[in-house]
Amino acid sequence: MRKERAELGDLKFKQSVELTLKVIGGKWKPVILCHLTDGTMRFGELKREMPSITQKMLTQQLRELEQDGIIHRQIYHQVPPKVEYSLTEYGITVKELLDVMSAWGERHRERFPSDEAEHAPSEGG
Amino acid sequence: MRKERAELGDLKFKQSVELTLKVIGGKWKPVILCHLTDGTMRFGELKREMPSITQKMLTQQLRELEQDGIIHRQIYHQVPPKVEYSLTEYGITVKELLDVMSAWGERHRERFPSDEAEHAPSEGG
DNA sequence: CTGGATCCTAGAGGATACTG
DNA sequence: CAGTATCCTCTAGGATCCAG
Repeated sequence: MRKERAELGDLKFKQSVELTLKVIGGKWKPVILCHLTDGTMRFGELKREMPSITQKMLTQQLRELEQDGIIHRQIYHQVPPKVEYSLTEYGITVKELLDVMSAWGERHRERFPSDEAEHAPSEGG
Repeated sequence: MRKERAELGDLKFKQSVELTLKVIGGKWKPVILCHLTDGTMRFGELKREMPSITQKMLTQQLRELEQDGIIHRQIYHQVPPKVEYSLTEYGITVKELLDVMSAWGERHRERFPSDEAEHAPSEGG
């Protein structure tokens, strides 16, 4: 009983993969999510951890993640402003995803150590 | 013994995630890989399954996947030309990744059925 | 401190023509 | 059939300034 090129099932499969990449993919979202898996963080904190991101991008990506229900935005109406970001209960489910991705990436690095060279010179925390 | 914001471990973690996205991310690679998990496919076959991709992109993406050791390119020197693509033994490890991504994407679609609307009108096999 | 608005660049991705 | 080459578009991402 091998699967016989189920067209429909396959279509849904790949569409789901694409959807996932659309939601948590891109240049910054995965990094942001990695940081938020550690717990709640303020805007400035995130910015500090990612020196090479611009405020615009950070804000933009956070908004999108918020709209997708991945993260929660807690605003403190005070001066100076204070905004905290954290994973929602639903957002926590991405941890599993990040774990698998990270694990695969590490294995890949073992095979192609050169690949990390062109990638390493980014932010270092 | 909770993890205490291990900077270095965290750095490697997020870099691995980024690396993964660099290797199998993008607009087309995941889709291509989804198809190849079904087995060997010819260039034209892939093209047919992905009507909205251009030859250029398909060729380009396949080359990159080949260079990353994910897929194998079998050339038959004949007329007309015949080239077959398949996952390498190493490439098969992405199945696990795709599975997790697909599963997450499906769950996400349940939460945000609207998200599929802006994504559905692509190729339909 | 957080982040909106504006303008700009680079590169991913696309259309088309041509070739062994 | 599979692929290269060229030129073009579009948008993700960036720099900078301004504001509550």
